[in-house]
Amino acid sequence: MDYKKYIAEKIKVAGVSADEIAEAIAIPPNTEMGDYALPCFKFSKVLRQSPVAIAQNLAQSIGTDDVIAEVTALNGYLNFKLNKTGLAEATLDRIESEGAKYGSSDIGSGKTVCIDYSSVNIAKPFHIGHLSTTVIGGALYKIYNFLGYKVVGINHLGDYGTQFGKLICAYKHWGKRAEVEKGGIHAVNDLYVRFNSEATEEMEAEAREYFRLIESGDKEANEIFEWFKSLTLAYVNKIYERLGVKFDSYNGERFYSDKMQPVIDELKEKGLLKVSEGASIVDLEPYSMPPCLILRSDGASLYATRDLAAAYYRKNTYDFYKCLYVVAYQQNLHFKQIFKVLELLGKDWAKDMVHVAYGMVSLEDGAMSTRKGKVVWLEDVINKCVEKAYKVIEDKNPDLENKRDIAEKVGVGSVIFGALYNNKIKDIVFSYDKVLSFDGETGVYCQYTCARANSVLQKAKGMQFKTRKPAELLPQEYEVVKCLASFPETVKDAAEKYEPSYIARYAVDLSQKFNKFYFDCKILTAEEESRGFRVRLTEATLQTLQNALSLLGIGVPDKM
RNA sequence: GCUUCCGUAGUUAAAUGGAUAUAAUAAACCCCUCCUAAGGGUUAGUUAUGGGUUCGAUUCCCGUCGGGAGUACCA
Repeated sequence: MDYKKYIAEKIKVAGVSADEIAEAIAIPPNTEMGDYALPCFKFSKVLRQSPVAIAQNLAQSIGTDDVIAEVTALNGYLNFKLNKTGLAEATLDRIESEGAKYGSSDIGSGKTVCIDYSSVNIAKPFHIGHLSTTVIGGALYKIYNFLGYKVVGINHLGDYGTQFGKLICAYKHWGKRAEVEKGGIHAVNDLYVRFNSEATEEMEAEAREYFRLIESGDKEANEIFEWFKSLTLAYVNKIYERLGVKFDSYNGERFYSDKMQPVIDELKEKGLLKVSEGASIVDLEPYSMPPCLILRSDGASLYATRDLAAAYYRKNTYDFYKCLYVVAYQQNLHFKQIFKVLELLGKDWAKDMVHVAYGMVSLEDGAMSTRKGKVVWLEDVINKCVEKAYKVIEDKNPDLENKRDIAEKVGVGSVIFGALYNNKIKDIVFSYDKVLSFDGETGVYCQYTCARANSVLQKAKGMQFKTRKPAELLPQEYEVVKCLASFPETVKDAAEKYEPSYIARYAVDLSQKFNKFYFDCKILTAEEESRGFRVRLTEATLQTLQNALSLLGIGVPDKM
């Protein structure tokens, strides 16, 4: 039920529509004031009355009913209190009947959303800089899916460019098949790092030739390349599995290397392509942007060219409602240019392209650099977190079964949660102290709350309750109820703003409210009248928390 | 230079233009005969700065200062 709309329908202000009123309805800073509030300042000009008087008049004219228990005027605000037990019953009923689907919706049915995320570079291991795109994209995938959209997850592989010529060159000079097979992706990366520090002029030339050979379909060069590619995918797929993310397409840059001509032709046809300093560009001066480079002076394509081809392909193949690019804000200009070029080409779907930008990750002593070998590998971070979780379990709960599985859930969950808790645009300075912290606003805190709720429910099994209906609600109980009721709205907001952090914040918020309730109100040892309801409230909290965390790719252990 | 993002307790962060700016963390102290102490409680602000719009600005606009990113043949 949409309470804002319900309230708006009851309020009559001359010359203001119910929709506008619903839009203006806000949530007061604390529950004692009310559950919803209408600020009346806006109406004072139209009605020629003071906001205080308007609120007072409206308060008297609006009657209470089953839903609205009380209407009061305060300082120019019209405050509404809902019928608490009514809200509690409706919310719990809904969670009980919808279960794992609570919070989902069908608003997206019939619409497809493409999400371009993670986008690994072939032959490079995953470092913590890749964590954000992977988990933000993975969460958006689940969130849109939950809202009924068909989602296409695209791993736009970085599998094109002269660095692959360099890699093959380095392998031919220094590499040994057995060593690479043993050392896997890290051995390949070592070759790349070595090339960047030791390559001679001749080797650079050789590398360019190898890249050309890959392009022209040379058998040996392609075999080595495909081998490196399969090593990379095998490596990252293990990480993807642990993080709970998946993809429907691995079409990367190479896939588009033969699909660019139509875009180039169309740019020419529409008179958008200009030759400048020997290169073919689209002039974006009128939009105060540097030109978008389409072809180099030697005729070769560029990043932008392939991205335009990819956009065409995705529109034709998936007919998307939206196409998201989960890529760091460093590429703001690139995407602004691409989207503008599509607009200039007359594609009305250019407006459906969204760059979901996020902040950079750096180390305490500065930026990371793969070429210099100054990196923190994601796999190491995950492993250390899982190890720490295991030690904590050994310490606190040594008799637990499946300690390894639980440590995996806790450790991995902690890494994901840490990456998703803040607004995505914020820069992050990586520190092990922070990721390994399991106190406060963390994924562990939410998981612990679930385990606690679960423990209560285990003990409640088989108990008989006089009633499961809510009676007069205590403030702590009501806070939990309100929070539970707001989950579906939170999921929609997260999708609309492309902000998984809204879900993470929600999970902490609900956990805090539940813990307060848990601490202040006894559940199993309460009086008979409230025991049944409190158990239901605990069930509903556990269910909702699980739903929220699973949207982030975080598993919930029964015990920990 | 130009474009763009950011600046909130010691630290890290929250807040569709609304009421008394919300948390966590660090430090100190209190709470396990009662559902897991990975928990709960007590102790912190001139929202960088100067203007503007507004009944009302952390939020929107302009300037200043400080920081990040990008800025033609890499991706």
